Amino acid sequence: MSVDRRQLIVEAATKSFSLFGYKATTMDQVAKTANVGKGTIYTFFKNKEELFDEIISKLILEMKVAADEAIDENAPFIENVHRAIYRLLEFRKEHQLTIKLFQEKKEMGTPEVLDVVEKVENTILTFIKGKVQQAIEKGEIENCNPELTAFIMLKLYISLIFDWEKNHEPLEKNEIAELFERYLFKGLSN
Amino acid sequence: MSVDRRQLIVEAATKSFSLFGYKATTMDQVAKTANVGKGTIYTFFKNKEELFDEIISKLILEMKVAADEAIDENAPFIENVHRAIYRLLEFRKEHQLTIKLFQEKKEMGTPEVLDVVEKVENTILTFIKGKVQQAIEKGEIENCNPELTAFIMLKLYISLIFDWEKNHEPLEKNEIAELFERYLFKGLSN
DNA sequence: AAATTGACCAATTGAACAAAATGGTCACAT
DNA sequence: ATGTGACCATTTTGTTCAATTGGTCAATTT
Repeated sequence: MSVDRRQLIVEAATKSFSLFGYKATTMDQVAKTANVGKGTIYTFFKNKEELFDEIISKLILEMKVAADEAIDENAPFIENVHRAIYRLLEFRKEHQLTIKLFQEKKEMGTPEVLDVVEKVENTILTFIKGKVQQAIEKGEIENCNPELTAFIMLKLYISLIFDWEKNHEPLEKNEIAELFERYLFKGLSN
Repeated sequence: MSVDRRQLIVEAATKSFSLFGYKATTMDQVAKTANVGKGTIYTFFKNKEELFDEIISKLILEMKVAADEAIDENAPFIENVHRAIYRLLEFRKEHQLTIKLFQEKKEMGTPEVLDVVEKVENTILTFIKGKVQQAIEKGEIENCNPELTAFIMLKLYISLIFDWEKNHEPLEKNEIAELFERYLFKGLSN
């Protein structure tokens, strides 16, 4: 049997999306990179957006797996927050696509990208929310609104990654983790 | 002596900027609203941007005054955080311009507006930073990076105001204040 | 003389149209 | 049956030109 054309297409598209973003990636280009006729793409995917969605779905799955692997059910919540943050930051580095996506969202606002980023964020929110609920049940943290808490954690994370370095030196992994511990956990009060 | 034409111009411009934003406000319109020849505007202001800047500078001054008035030097830090947040939220309501500005920044990205919003944010950051430093010196809160702390507080504030209500019911003033207390101050840990 | 004005100008913007590029299809080739 | 690229409809991009707009200044008013 010949090479898996579907796989080739997905790989070519992933590479192109990661390099140029969604909008700047053309189906002709994907076909050429995959060494495949353009029509072939459409035997596997209804359209460009579905190809994109499949790639993102895989990315989300990988993220989930990575996060799950990072977490130790028996470790205290705060340690798992540390672990998850470290893993997520690594993940970002490994997957250029995540970076390109946020960039295209902010700079061009491509609708398909907005959709997809929202999907990613919602997945993360749901994930965190679950962990927060567990921690509450275990009595590890105060009773609080898990959805709001997840929202704040994600926003804090995004601010520290994307916004802080607009006017300052980027923060190190351990700095970010420490900030989470200091501000969200221990609190500032004396 | 006749009416203060400069004042008329500033008032007309403020009204128009608040209603239509920076870009959609024309100098002809400002002149007409102020019952003034267009040329007169240019005897007081070098150009449109300077007129804008003067209005924003005044807005920033008013904000500072409002914040200073809200704060009681003798009250504990956390209470002043509450007071400042309440005052800032009121201020936003009173000054349509602040809302219009953030909107135009996000939707159109007008460069002059980007500049000006950054200026406003930096002023707030500097203000908070000062208060945090005081609180540290007084031993009211843990020793922490005042700049980073101010940054986190502002980002949290903006997220709760602008982002949370994209997918949820807007938060009440007291809810926002409570969130600040719970997350930044007390911390989540048990 | 000093202050004010609006017709005027250069630069910018945006509407309208043409050209190029792109997503998606399908008759044909393998 | 599977794969393909020429082909088509639609969208995007480039271009032109008229209308708009920021800014000036000679004429006018105070």
